[in-house]
Amino acid sequence: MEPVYEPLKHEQKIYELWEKGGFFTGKIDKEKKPFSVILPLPNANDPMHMGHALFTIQDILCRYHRMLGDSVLWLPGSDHAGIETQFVFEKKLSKEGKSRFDFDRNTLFKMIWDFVEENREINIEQMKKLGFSLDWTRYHYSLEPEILKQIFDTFRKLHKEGLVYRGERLVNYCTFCGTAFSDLEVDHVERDDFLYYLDYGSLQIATTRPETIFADVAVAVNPEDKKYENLIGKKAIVPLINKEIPIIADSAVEKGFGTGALKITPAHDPVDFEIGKRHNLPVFSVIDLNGKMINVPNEIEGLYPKQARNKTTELLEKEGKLLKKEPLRHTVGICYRCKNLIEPLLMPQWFVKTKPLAAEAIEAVKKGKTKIFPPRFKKVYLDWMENIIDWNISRQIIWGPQIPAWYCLDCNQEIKINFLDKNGKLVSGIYKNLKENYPFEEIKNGLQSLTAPVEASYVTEENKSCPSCQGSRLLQETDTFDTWFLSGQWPLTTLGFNVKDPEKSAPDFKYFYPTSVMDTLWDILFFWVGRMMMFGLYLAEEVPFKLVHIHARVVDKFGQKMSKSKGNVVDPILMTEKYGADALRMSLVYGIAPASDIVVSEEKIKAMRNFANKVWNIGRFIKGSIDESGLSDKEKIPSFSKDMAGLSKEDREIVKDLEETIKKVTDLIEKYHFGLAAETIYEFIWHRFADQYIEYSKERVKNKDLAVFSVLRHVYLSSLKLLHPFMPFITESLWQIFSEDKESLTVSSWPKVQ
RNA sequence: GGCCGAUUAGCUCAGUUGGUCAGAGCGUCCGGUUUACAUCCGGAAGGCCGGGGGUUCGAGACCCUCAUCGGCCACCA
Repeated sequence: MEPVYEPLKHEQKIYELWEKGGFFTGKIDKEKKPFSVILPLPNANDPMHMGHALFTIQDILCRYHRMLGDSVLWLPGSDHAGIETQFVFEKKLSKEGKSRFDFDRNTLFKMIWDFVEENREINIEQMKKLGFSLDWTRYHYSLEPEILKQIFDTFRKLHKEGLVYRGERLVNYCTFCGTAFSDLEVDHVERDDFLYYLDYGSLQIATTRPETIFADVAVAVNPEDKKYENLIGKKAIVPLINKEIPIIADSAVEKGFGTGALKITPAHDPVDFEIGKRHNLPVFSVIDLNGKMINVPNEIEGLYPKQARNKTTELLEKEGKLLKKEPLRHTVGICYRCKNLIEPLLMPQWFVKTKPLAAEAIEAVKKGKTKIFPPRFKKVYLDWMENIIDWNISRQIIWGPQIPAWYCLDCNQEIKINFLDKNGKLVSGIYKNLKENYPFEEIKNGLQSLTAPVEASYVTEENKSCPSCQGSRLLQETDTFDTWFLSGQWPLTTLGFNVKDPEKSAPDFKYFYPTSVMDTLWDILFFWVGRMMMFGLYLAEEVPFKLVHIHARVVDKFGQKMSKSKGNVVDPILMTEKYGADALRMSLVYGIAPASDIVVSEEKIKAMRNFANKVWNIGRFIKGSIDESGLSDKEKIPSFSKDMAGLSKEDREIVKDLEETIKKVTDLIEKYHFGLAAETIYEFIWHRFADQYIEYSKERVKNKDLAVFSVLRHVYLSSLKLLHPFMPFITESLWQIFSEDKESLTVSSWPKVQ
């Protein structure tokens, strides 16, 4: 044994040993208790970061349960990660001076596919480096045909049961990403803007968005507002275009704010949209999907809203309609991905009715069928579920499964189409205007995107001909599913659930579902955990997991979340190469309170590396002593038992302390206090066993005292077992040297108190 | 506006149900090396556990309140 433990010399070999032994392959064994965990699927194009390294917690649980004798399955996979991946890919394209609009959707899809394939393998290798005991034989990728088939069936089931519908709504649209988002994907930031007071004839209004006055359809005041009592039902005049609009009363208007009169612009503001609906007001848009002004005075037409604002206020000022302008700090929605302003725009989208799904997800948690740890997150979960709104599942991106809906062009001639013609030139227009000049095949082959009117008819199965007109010119919806629509069904699809006929689900599903633990970061509690709960209960009538374990978030030394854009990412793989995977893993759990932030510091990783070395050297001492004594023949060193002859007071004490440690660590793991569990083992091995007992034992080792060798070996092997879930590589390396049972520490039994 | 965290040694943080809980790592200081480990061993300095009030025989730990920092949710034009 070398005097200093060198992780790089051992880790790869050890992982190969595990893989060769098939120890991580989940087995359906009716005699055993299943313990299953689904890995939160990393993005296929994402290099590993500290968040992935935190899968250590799941590995601890899996290894612990494997040693308890449960039938463990930890199922890995990776996600195509729709918008994330397309965003990264588009950045790459733009570096090459290209954009997505240079390609038809099929070509673009293939390009991204290849791009992702290059990175997918890397991810897998990295997780092996961290020692994760994942069942690679059950690895899944989110775009596998079988996974897609199931989610399409889910869509059809939802559709058939009236839980999915198309609706024309004000949606969160990012004109830079070119897609709508669900409300969860909108970030809110505080910004300094101005509140403009404008003359609307009979009254004055205050607005932060003067460029949208052209889309005004009313002015609303609070019904209780004495100031405006007499004006309700009268008219106001939109300046610049001198449009007459009604003055209405709505309690959503706050009396004290601005002038107390609110211009109603249903097409570009969510509150206004709701008010408009209540009063049956028309909806009129002045910003298009490219984020440019339309249906406005010539000077403003074609400008971006920001430019349009300046121009509009300039014109207003000239006409004396801009009364004053005061600074205002307010919150605005920005795209979580590109950080540009979100435009609420009116457009048809696909929605899932979430209320009925959420009702079951609420009840399941309330009844404790799924528990949430730490418990305080239960309230967060319930608050969200109880206030859930319909879920926009359509995205105007191409990287993802297309929604299985087909429109007949002959029945829906108003469909808007963007495509590349046979010369590669981008053509946009309404089908009825295009059909004279372009054959259907040309449109279909060069198709980039289509937008069907909200009332357009469609079918959800791919037919050769239209069921109503028998025509054969059908185009599939170009919107793709929100990534979470797919990953929300991950525990079902990866285990082989059959949506159409649950009875025909795979044996894996029947044995391993519901899974035992879902360990994840709180920031995807709604995105993912919530959706998995809804889908699991809706499709399989059973919760997807019995426990949601919310783990900590890794932050830098300033307490900031690590992200590529901030440039503060600490590379776990680099740390692994420098100090070993065990050291990194231990540093991520040691002394960490449940769900509190983890500050990663190289110092701490180094300290854990030192601990690994201590564990190694204890082994080196014991092995050296045994070899030197000439007792290496195991016949001569009796295996330990409490009533063996020659035990000293110190022997009995260390064994008693070992047993207390076993009890305590087991208890702490059961309660998910991994931080304390790690500390307890560390403390025992280093400061109790090494510093005290081993120092004491040296005298007796010299005298070749058989009992002391038994105790040393017994305490050491038990310690390796306790430490194994946390530091699997080094403990396995040592186990291979010391244990008579050479199979693997991975499948040895968790120590028990006699 | 609603909700949730955090505030403990110079730094970063533990302290699970109230009673050797005033701790760890790093840093600092003193001492130690003829072979398990200097990625080590022994020892030391350093905190009235954010302020105030309360419950209790007893409180970092429970309750109230205030302050500061951070986060989440929410339609303030």
